[in-house]
Amino acid sequence: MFTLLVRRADESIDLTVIRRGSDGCLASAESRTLEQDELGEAVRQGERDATRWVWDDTARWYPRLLSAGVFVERCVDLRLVHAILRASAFTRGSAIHASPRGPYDTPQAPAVDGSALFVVEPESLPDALGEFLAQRDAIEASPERARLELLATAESTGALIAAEMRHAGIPWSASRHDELLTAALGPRPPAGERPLRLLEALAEIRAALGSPDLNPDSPTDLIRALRAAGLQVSSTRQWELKSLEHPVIEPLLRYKKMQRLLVANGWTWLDAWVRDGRFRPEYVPAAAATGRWGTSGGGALQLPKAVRGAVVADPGHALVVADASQLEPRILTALSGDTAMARAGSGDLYEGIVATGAVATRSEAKVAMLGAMYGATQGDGGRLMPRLTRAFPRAIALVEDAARVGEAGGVVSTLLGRTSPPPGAGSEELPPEMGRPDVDRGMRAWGRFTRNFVVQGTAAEWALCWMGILRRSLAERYGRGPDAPHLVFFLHDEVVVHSPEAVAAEVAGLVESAAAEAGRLLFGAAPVRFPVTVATVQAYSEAK
DNA sequence: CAAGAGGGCGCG
DNA sequence: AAAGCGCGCCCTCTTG
Repeated sequence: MFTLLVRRADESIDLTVIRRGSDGCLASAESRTLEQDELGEAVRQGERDATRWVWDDTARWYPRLLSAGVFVERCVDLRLVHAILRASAFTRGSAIHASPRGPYDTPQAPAVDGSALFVVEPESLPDALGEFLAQRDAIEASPERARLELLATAESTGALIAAEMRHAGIPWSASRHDELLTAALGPRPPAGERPLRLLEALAEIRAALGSPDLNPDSPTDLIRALRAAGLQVSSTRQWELKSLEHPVIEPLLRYKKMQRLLVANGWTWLDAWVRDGRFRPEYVPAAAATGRWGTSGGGALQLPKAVRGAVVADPGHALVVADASQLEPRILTALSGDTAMARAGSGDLYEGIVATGAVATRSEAKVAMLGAMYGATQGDGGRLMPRLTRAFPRAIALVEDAARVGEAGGVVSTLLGRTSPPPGAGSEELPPEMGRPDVDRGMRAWGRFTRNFVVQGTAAEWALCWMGILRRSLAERYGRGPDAPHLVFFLHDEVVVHSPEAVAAEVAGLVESAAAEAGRLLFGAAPVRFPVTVATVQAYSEAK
């Protein structure tokens, strides 16, 4: 059932098969030692027996296996599961619950380039067998065992997917990217110089402000120059500048937009991050406390719409781009069992809310829903909340309860048992005396965090299940070959599959049915739909 | 010279 | 339009 892999200091590998004994407890059944170059074949062999591999950190093991052409179907990522179980309200009473920080409470190992020669893999984290058995104890003794099992599996499968997506890479056309940049900024300038369009905007800004040496990248200098020109600004943010009437505003906003594109996703970015037609960001599962993933390198979480035209399928291939429509409100609907909101979500959720008469327009419905999930207190979001509460009392009560728990210093949990950190666990201690305005403000902010945690965190669980199911159905139907359709990008509620054109339509269907199956897996027969918008395109920019 | 804070902005 | 959540990464400016 489980096979533990442990790397020793001399780079040899202990492989330990773990079985359930006659007493029902798990224990190591047999053990052998491998040399580094025997690992691939051993894993290949184990895959034929549906092994679930247990290792300390997927990022330390899987990239090199992938480079050797070895796929892994199932694993347990001890580090990721440890973090869940240690914090989870569902494991109270277990040895792991609230245990002191230890070696498994470390960040994911930085991903090594699997193809690199002479990589010395570090020794595994200590006592992996003991850690694994403690995790099994915590899960099996939990009153919410089924949910924790699902979460642990989904989280570990996510780690496999993260490594596989980095291995595959996002198909990226450097020439198309260069064309986009040239159209927006002017031709690529020599190193250290600004592109033409940026120089033009800069000259206009300096002329309009009568400040020939101004550096608009310095907020301090810019704000001083704007004030000298008679503009009463408190910041240099776009939204504040937009409301002003002055000749400098148009070129300044134009400059800011171009400068952002240049420094964040310009030619330097292209040189640094795109190799052989692929962009390979490092994905970091559970980088956020809510379980959402982060990325490291290249800003893959923030790929601007402006460069998505450079994400182009290989010849004979297509990109199947899918995003879950209105995911977080639908998650809230299912979590709370709010039947009125479920009815409103039979089609477009926001239109459905308008149809109940709670608000007048679709955009009001959207602002009100976001306000409810984020804890808006002012503006349109805050103003519309009471109407939403009247129309959907159960859904709103769920987030209000989560907020009150957070404000009182408590913890909240997602559907599957990921639990919020206690306040102050991260960086600074909260000041001791209650009643101080800054303390109250801090606790209200923490309440907004826990309010959002249950929704965002459960949505992240749904997304993990969606991807895991999709990965399995793709592998079952098309195998793992180099030309089989495969995931290349994931962004909270959106996936991209790179697929041969001939099967792209079929892949789109699998993406949709995986979403429906994820909904059933988490919420059973609850009458909540999880529709996805799927587009089969040549370039990412053509979707949506 | 490096690290960190703060402003700003891209994404969901 | 921000506001109210979650990120990563750029720039400038201050501090050690």
